[in-house]
Amino acid sequence: MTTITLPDNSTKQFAKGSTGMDIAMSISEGLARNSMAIGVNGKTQDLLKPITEDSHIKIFTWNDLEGKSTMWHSSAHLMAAAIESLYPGVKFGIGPDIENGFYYDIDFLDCTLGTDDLVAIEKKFMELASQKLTFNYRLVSKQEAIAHFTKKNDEYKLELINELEDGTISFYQTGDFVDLCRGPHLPDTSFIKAVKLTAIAGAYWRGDEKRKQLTRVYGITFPKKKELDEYLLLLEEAKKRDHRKLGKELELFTFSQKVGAGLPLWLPKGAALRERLENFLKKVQKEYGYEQVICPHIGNVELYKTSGHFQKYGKDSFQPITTPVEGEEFFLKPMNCPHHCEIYSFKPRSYKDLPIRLAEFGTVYRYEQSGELHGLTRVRGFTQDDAHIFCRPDQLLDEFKKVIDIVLYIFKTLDFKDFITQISLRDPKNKEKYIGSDENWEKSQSAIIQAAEEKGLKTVIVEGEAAFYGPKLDFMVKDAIGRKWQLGTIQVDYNLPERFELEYTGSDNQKHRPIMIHRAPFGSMERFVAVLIEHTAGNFPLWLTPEQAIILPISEKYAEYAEKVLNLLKKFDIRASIDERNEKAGRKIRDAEIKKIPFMIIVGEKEELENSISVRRHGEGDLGSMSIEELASKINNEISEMMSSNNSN
RNA sequence: GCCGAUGUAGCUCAGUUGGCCAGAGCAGCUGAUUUGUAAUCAGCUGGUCGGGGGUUCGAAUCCCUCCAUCGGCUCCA
Repeated sequence: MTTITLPDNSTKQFAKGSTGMDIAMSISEGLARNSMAIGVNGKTQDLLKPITEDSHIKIFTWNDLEGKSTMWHSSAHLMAAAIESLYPGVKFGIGPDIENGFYYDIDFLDCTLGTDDLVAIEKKFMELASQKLTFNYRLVSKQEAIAHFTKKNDEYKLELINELEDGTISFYQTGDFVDLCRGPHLPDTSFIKAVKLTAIAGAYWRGDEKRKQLTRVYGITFPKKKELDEYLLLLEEAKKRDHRKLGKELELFTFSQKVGAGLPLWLPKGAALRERLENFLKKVQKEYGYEQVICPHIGNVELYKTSGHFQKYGKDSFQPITTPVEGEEFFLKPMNCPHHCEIYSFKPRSYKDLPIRLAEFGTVYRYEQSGELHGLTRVRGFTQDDAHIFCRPDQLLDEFKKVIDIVLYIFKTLDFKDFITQISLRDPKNKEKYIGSDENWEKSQSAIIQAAEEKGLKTVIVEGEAAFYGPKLDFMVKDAIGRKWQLGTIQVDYNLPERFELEYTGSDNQKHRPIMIHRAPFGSMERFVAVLIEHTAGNFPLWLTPEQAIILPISEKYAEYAEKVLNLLKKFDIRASIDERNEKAGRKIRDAEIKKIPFMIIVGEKEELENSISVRRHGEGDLGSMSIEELASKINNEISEMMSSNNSN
């Protein structure tokens, strides 16, 4: 017998070799019907695998992440089976489950797969699913595995097998389809009741641009047809928050083919909103001892040779501008740090001067690959809310933590609750991709880890994501459809000070080298505004929104009173306008609601007589009658509440 | 840059297997109406059908090419 401990810590006895399915069955038949996998001592495995020793278990259904991933991983196999039967001879790469569904990378040889072909694959997929096929597990020797895929002429699987240890290699068979896989899988395919193949994309084998590009087919499956419909509806809803759509509708920004791809044009309302964000940050930075500087948009090629950026990115940048007579070369400024280094070194610095914090809303230009451009989140010309802190080694940790405070304060003020903090280190297996000594890398990496720890951040550490000159602490936020974007970033850099030979005189009267912190709490104005639009669905916080109130006169007879209301609101620093159109109130309200204007002020005969206003709030409805002063203090109180959300941690 | 898809008026979309001067709604303009919490009525304007080239008696529709956009891959100082 084996003792099985359930999640509630109750225990049950089972015959040795009982399966997860047996356990589920003993709890209830309904549970057994919905069980997809089982966690045994923390490891997810097949429900049908015998359990031979005393274990803690948890049964996974569709409601668990593990259940979903088992379902989706199994779906990847089933899709491969469907594709193999429709396209005999194709070769398979990898086919994992992902956050929302699964994909399989497939070499279709000479055949190209188009969107229309997906329907036929879906049909075949459901046909196979309804056959209640099982996923048969089999441990195979390395030799047998190699023989199988050699016969199939599948070099991708062979490459994977070569990296595996003999004795750990297993096959799963679903119908006629045999795949190299470590599982786990569903008991059978009848769990899958709905499928949608969502996209076709090219994906390089093993993520390597130099290797062959396979065809990646994305899909998602559900245990109920209704859930698929709900998922598709949710995607539709998310599209309504797309910053590209809202940016145009709310007249914040636009793009022009004539100006060029990836070069945003900020419209008056967008520019004003951005300016409010910049002023907000400037004010915070002033409190933290930053000083603003301003640099030109181009820099001599020598500047970037000194910084090392030329060697790293020169070929993949906008190519240099040359002077007609002297033939000097200038690059469009792709980053602000080299300029700021030169500002640092314009005069001798003392240890007493440090830290020096130089800030600039610096517009930079980077040649991003055409396929990478994406609304305001990935552009070729953008403005970083950049600053560089030059400090002594004994100040590093404290300075770094202060920057974390700024980022957290900004995220809090703008109600970004759901963010990820990532520590990006260099790839220890690929050190030649980075500049600088091992010693300096060790020092800066541990400084970041320590600062994040002391600030109590829950970080994920990712190797290989560092900048080429130093490690980073990044703040990532998701967009409407769940893509992660890096916003705030803080980086420790020992390299640039060395390359620019930056110095300060210590108390010992000796020359010392400062450490540099690069930081941008928003990341870039463009990306930040993009993510802000998607988070708020265009319903910006009151202090940021382009128009805080709109006055809607019932008819032209009340135009004069509307004007009076407007002037009074302006005295209270409230951004408002009058809808002077010859339209009915209902129409004006509708249009104001669509424009997402927070307050609608209706004025007619009654209001003029009483010297009052009728107020309606966007998305809420009628708030009734009040005085102009009441509304003004309501708005201004709400704003100061938002801004004062404690800046002292 | 690579794979797949899309591109018709300011916006959202029709446009049968190539066939009369390319359509609708909204927006805009003009007029009527003077209006009370999500669309008043009528008339009018507006498109070298993404650009260029080709096939054809004839192209928004078929082919080539370039550009832009969308979903991914790679990249992201």
